[in-house]
Amino acid sequence: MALFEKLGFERRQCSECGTFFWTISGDAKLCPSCTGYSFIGNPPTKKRVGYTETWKIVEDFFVRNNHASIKRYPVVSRWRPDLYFTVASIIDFQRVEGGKVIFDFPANPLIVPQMVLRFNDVENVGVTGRHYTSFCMMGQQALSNGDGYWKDKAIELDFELLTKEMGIPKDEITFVEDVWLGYGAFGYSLEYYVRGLEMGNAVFTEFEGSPDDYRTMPNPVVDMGAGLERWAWLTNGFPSSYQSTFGPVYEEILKKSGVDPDVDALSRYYTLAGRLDIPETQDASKIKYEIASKLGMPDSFVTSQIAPLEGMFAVLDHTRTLLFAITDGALPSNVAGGYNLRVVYRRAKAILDEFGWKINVADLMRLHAENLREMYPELLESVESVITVLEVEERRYASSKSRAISLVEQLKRKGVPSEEDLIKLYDSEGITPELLKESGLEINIPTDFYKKVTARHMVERRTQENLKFDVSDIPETRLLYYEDQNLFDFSATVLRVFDSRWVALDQTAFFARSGGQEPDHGTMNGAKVIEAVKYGNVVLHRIEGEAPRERSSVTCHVDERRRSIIMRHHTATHIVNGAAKKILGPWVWQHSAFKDVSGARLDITHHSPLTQEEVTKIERLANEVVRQNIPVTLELLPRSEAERRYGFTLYQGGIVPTKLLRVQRIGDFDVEACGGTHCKRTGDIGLIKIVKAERVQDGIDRLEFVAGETALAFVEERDQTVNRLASEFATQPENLVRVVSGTKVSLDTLRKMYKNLSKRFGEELVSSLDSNSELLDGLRLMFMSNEYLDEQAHIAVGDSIVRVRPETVYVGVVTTNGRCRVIVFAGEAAISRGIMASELVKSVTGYLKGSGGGSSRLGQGGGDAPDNIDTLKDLVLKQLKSVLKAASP
RNA sequence: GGGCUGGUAGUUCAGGGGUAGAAUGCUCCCUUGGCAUGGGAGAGGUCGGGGGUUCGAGUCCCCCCCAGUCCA
Repeated sequence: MALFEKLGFERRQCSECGTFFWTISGDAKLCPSCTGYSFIGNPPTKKRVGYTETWKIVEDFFVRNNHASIKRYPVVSRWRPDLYFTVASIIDFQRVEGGKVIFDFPANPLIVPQMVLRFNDVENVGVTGRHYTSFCMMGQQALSNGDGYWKDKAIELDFELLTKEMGIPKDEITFVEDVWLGYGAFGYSLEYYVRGLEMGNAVFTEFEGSPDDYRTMPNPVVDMGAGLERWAWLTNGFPSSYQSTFGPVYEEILKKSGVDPDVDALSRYYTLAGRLDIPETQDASKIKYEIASKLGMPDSFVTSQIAPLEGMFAVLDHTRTLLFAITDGALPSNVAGGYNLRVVYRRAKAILDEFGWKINVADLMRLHAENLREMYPELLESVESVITVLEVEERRYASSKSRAISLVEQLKRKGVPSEEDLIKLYDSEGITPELLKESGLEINIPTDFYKKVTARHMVERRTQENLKFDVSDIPETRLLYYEDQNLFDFSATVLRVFDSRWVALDQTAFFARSGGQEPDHGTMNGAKVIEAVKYGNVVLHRIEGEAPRERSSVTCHVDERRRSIIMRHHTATHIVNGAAKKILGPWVWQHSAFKDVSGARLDITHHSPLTQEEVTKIERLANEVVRQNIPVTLELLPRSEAERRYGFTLYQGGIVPTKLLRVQRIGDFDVEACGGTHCKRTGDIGLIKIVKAERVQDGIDRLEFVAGETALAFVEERDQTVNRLASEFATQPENLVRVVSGTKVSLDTLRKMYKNLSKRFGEELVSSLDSNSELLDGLRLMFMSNEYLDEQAHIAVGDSIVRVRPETVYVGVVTTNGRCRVIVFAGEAAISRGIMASELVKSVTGYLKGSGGGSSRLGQGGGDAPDNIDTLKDLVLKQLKSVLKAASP
């Protein structure tokens, strides 16, 4: 490093951890991470610079030095299929192409104030003074080619920025050597520290692959990332970085909570707390007390000063994270990255509740947006939508909390839960052992409780299905459908045939499956083409029948009708997506989509299940757009240009792995990057009919719809169904609803009447018992088998008879479709004479090749229908007699 | 994306192959000058939907729907 030589930096090895570092400070023996903080209450700079101001200084400096200042990218990294959130500034400029990461810089060199989300350190937020779930990574990026620069220049710039612009003395800066490994690329790095605080990390990515097997990259990349929060912290020397980061928002929360911090004591505490790192240090609370006693503070200092401040800082951090994430289109949910947001929201709410602070999350959101208006003006526009989303989340939180409380109350009655119970309770109900303990249950929380829970979820990840054929030596297929959408007949040369049914051509007009659009069908030399898929840039056609020979020429025909139907569904998908966003809110994004001949479906991100009215409104707006007959235009734009012009809402359909984007525009209504085929004007669609709306998972609603002729066919079929139904009910379609609901009501009424009548019938029967039954040694047998009583009726009748006349044995038989059911009631007196209803049923149904059971009072069973009902009655009589005989002395 | 838990009266829940229950709320009657209360009677259920096993399914099995929850 030329700079080091020029300024007389020396390379030393840390006497504690062995790390190599560079310094011009004469006596330094320890590397900065082994020395601890020494700037709190005593910053190394003369000037004190606020959060936004610090960024202005950094930005001005780099712009003066020929860097382009780029607007931040969304924190939801839609352009990266392997990440939910943007975790570093360099992610902005990485694109995945053909399974490997490539760099795509909108300018060179550049600087970007990139908000970055990281949830692996949630536990440390508020505790260490420097951890965040979201922070601003100031990214200095350059390609080492003509416009950009490499190591020496990068470090020179950073050094100049720190010393001249920020006013940090030269001997306060220490560089630490390291190696940085990332997504398929790596290189050396220099981290720079000031008084124990890591200010930034400059990574020099120059090798592709892994350290065992690598190549030197043609254009190495300088990737310097520096935490804005730390820079502002350093110059102010506050106890923690949160004071400078949140500024007025912090002041406000302080005022409302009534907490009055002792700045001097806090400064001394946080100087040591910087080394707290919860995943690494097992019992954090113990260490906090140790720090306090080292400082000569009582334990109460931790509970009365530290705990509320830690909580406050976490609330500030978590709410700001939610503001950025939801602004950029993420929603709290129980899946994927959304779950991180739910956790963070609930943590913040729990902290506010714990300390009983009357602080409104919505107010905090507005304060954050106001505080950041200069750097991120977009937050002020989105903040009210964010609040709407969080109101829904708040209701969810409240109901699941009260659910948990009532479950805990039930548990208390059941005694002490086992460890297995504890894990299950947390896993399936979200009830933490801490909550159980608080509510007074005597339980032992296993030390590795959360590890055991996680272990339960260790499942092998399904490996992605490997592509079956190797197409690496086949040249890219020329896509004729992009050159002329109306080309349906073409000739081509066969380049390769796999498995004698997958054909690669030099060019094709068959649309290959991509972006959720199903492929074209047609013919190739007369043989059917039933599939077209992309293997990277090579299209393979699946042939049914005889495959052509390699190197031969083929004539192909594309099924024009199929194409045009799918095309309508595709354009309709863009319209429905645009309509949903306008009707529901800006948080609506396409989650995924599918367009086939039979219909299309669109999954959108939304906080609640769709109501019927919402669906109707979306459908109406969509059809209005159809009627307006807006031209659908295609623009081919370089990626950076497209992103600059239309923003990231372009990426509705997910990542588009090309340098040149195909941007499909429906006037001002909808703009999306899309590789599909589209109608010329919206009017070509004719009609859009939403067929179904369902909630597919938390945060995702699915709309299924049909367009054009498919929509017409759907409406016709519906109409026919309604007509058939109407004639079934002997009415007109317009009266159908009234007639059916009337029928339903009378059915319910009849059911009740029948039940009541059966009961009354039983009571009435008692008066005519003598003529309907047979006496048998003091007992009375009532044998009922007729077409008017069903099983339920026999139960009601039998029950009331036996109640009034306890000497009665009631036998009811129902016969339907060659099967029969037998119901037997035995009265009190009959039971005491030894009659068992269940036994009686068993003997009768045994005769009928069936079986039965029940209690002494009620027996039920069944079997085949009897040929002769009197035989059955005789059987019952015989059985009764034998029981009575056996019971008599 | 995956795992787990739950869906029974308006509400909160019990019941885990044999007549669908409790508490609360609701209606009516009694107690009172009125209210609180107390006593009594009653209404209220396609046991989330569909298939299967069984003589018989709220209960067991499979599929689906809905909700919750945890993990990556």
